[in-house]
Amino acid sequence: MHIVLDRRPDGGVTATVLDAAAEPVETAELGASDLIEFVRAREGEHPRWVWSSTSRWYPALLAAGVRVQRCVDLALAHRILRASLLTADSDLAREPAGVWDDIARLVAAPAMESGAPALFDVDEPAPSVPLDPVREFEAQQAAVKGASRPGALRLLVAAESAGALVAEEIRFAGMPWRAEVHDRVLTEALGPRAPDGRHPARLEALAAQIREMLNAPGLNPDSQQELLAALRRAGLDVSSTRKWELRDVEHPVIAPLLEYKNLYRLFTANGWAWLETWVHDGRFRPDYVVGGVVTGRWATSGGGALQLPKNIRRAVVADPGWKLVVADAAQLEPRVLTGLAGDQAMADAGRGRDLYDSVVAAGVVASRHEAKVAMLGAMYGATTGDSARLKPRLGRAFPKAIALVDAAAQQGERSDQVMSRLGRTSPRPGGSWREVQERASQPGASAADERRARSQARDWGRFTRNFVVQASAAEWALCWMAELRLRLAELGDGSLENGPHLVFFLHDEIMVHTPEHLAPQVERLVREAAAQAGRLLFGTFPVDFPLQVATVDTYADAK
DNA sequence: AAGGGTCGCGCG
DNA sequence: AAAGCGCGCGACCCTT
Repeated sequence: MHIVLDRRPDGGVTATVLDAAAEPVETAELGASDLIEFVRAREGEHPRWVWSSTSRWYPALLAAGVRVQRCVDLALAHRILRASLLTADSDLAREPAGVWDDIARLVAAPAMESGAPALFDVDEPAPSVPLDPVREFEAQQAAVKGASRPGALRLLVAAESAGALVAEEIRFAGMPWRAEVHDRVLTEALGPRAPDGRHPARLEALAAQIREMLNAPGLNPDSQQELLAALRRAGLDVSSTRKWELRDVEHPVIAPLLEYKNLYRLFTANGWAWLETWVHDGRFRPDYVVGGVVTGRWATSGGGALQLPKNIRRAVVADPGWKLVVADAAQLEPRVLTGLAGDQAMADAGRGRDLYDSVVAAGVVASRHEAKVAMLGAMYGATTGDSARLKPRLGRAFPKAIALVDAAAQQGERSDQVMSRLGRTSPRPGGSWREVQERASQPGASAADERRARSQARDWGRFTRNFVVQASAAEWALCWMAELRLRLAELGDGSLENGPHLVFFLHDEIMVHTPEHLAPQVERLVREAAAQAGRLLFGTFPVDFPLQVATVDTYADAK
């Protein structure tokens, strides 16, 4: 059963109940204040709630203590189905751009500064263009039904929508964050906080030391230009101020300079200003953008939740009587590639052990490190260095897997689109890309034109090579979270306040905040959900997705 | 002063 | 050792 919710111009809501055949069987006209109770009452039947955008509808329900099991996020689904090669012949894909494309773009855009209500106004319908979510839902259903692999798209839409529920629940619950621990980390590293956002003592002392050693009294070490000039004036042969270039230079200024850069980064990116902006009432609330990356990975908008540096993870501490269960999927992308390619040899290598270790044990390369760089290089399209040199050995050991990514690269170079496991489709290259290719194919093209076109084609090939793996891995992670979310709700009383719930997600890693006594069961559910995600994507093909799972008090202890 | 481009670095 | 994929973000710096 589906229930489609539509906001009326008067602020009320029209709820349309669809039966299993997607025929409308009931309509309820709700006043603005009736929605919460309606959803609460009907959720017991576990319908799939169909709404324009989860970020538009769900926060108010969560605030009122109402969770839902399932939804269809029409905006997210619209974007997937409009772009997928699997639905390219559908009416949905062929219709001109409309209001649903606007909404899809808005929910993917960075959130406005606090207070700007853009996201929450998106489906206040302009009088001339009503949203008509029932019609949109029917168009989406028809597109999926007419596709060559409807099951894959159905799963993708369900997983993406479940992800949207998770993102809102994480924002609502927040990641437990102890401001005083964070402050202690900062003070230990930087010295006490200085007034007015000025640099703290430790940074100032290092800056003074750098100026003296470079004999550059007025130097601002935060300015790359000034710093590079000062380094060169002091006789250092460097072409940039990057730390990996500086690291190999012999000079007494290098050590204090690298420490300065490290502390400066901590101060500017995750210092006291960040703490005051993003942590309130003991919670950090990440601003996730579901499907914000072309590959379907999540992005963030503000707060930098996907870049939390290791050195401040000590501040993430479970509440008293609670624990954090932190899990990450080991070598997720190569294992997803294994499933995509149906590469039996690679599946065998990864079964029950570290994939890279068994590549070494099989005599393919000499060390775990080599196995890892070779694998990453194969998936990223390395052209130089150890990674490119070792790739042929991987190709002999795992021919099907390597052939799959090589084929994806060739398709991209031809400007063909590629697809994830479930049908998410890579974008077409932009207009300037095609112009460059066009110019190079003209009779009068110069050698430079041809070189540029070839190089650009290879760039796009590396993108599509990686797309098939990264996008499919993102789908695995969505399925993992979707399965886990439902299991966790059953374990507790269903509420976010009292029961185990997700508080963080990072591509191949999740964190659950749970009452301590439930932690062992949470660990078990995390593993079950991972196994189920593998089955959803790859059926009976025997590829393992082992996890590293840890029950800890602080995130810093998870690895 | 505001906006955009570039650099550098954090994460997977 | 530091390039080969995907990002966000803050600072500097230049243009308007």
